Amino acid sequence: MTAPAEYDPRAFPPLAVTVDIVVFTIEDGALKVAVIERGEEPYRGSLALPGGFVRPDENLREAAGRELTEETGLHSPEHLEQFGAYGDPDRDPRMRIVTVGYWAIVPDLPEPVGGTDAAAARTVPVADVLAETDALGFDHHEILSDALEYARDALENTTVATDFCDDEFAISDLRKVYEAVWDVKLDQGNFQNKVLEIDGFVEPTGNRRGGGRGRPPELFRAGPAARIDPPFRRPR
Amino acid sequence: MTAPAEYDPRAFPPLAVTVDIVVFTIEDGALKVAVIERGEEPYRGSLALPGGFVRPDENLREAAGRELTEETGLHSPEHLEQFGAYGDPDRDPRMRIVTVGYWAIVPDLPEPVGGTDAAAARTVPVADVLAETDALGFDHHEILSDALEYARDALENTTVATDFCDDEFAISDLRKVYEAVWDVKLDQGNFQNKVLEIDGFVEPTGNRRGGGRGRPPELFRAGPAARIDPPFRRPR
DNA sequence: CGAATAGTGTCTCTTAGACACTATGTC
DNA sequence: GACATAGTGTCTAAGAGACACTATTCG
Repeated sequence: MTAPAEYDPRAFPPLAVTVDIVVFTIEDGALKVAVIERGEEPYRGSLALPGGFVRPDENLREAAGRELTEETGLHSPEHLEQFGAYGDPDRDPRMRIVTVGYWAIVPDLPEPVGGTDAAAARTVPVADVLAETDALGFDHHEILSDALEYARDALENTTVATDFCDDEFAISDLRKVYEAVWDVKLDQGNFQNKVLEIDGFVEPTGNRRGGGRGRPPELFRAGPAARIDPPFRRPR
Repeated sequence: MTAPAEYDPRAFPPLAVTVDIVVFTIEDGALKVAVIERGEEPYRGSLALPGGFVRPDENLREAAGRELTEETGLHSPEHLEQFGAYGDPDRDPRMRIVTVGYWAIVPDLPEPVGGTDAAAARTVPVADVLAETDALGFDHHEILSDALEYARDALENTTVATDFCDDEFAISDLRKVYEAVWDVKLDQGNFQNKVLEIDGFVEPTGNRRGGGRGRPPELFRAGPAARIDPPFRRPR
């Protein structure tokens, strides 16, 4: 950026920068997002994405990880990726706030930790929240929508889907991740073939998982590959 | 975001939000970017991306369009797309500044307009700037690099390439856009077939362009389609 | 004419996806 | 046995890209 003629930020009204985090997880085969219930105005009683102010000594990503931990009790997940900035003048009725959106994946969300903001944290199905335009306060509907789009793209081009799974998982677990995030039904056989053909996507552990209803599946762990090339295209 | 225990932004040190704009254009078959020469510290004499403070009454995109006009004399282009936010605490030595990056495409960059900051604006080849890590001040090397990546993806999935061209253009003009942005050589025949097969990418004007060395090409204009599906994949 | 660029067609290889079939567990 | 899920294979259609060939201009 360039230096304006007069370089005095105090000439501008107070302005804050926050981060908002869209934490995705999968429960019962459905894609869910972590939200907090707002106890104060504005939007009291509404849901909102976890987030908060960026502190002077931390960068944006660090702020996102810290806020996430404070509000959901999670340790900062591996995948915490920025997807956009939002700065409409009136997006927060209290003051001018520019927020930077991050999205994250966790296999399981721990029980809320008492004594912190996290007490009010829970997960809700993404589909439900997006179906209703004002289920979320502020412009969080748009932010969630953008994050979902971003996550869907990520599943096409990267191996992040394994982050939704436990350390050891069956191919069908992975398929359910894709089905939940993309909101589609995938062919079981084709999916299996494709995943196994992609180099470094998953690695066999040699274990099987019993106790289920059908043939016990072989278990895999995440492989070293980060990107899927050619992309695993989402059906249109 | 949530409301912290004490909601007082003045508790935090001054913080500013700016926008930086990466304006791509193509000259002599090479991808170039608009930069300004810095006349003041820090980074005096270095190059930097155009940009500036977000004003209280405008949103981020508006700020980007305004700064672009002020510093390059361009009217705000059709494609002005956000690609990331940058907020490391020390990314600007003067104070804490969070900046939001936008990228834009223009067919031709007008001559700099005197009397404004634009007097110092010019274009430089992207390849040259990226080859040298400190040709740009601040973290603008990283920002430019991210913008380029973003633009490359955009060419795969959208029809923005037509925005680099004049109102009427030959298929080979469009091919040169892809070649410049992707830094590859594309097969002439295959490119032609492909573009014409994609519904709504280009529309015939009925005109031809004479005066060149070979067979005069038919001229087209941008079609109504915004996305290319399936994507036009970049060779790897 | 030859060089240069535009436009069209052909062939092959790869991939996506529909779908059939086999394997192995529970009830 | 029926049923459910896992794992493998086969076929077809579509797309990518190498490449040949024709068309049309200029010098």
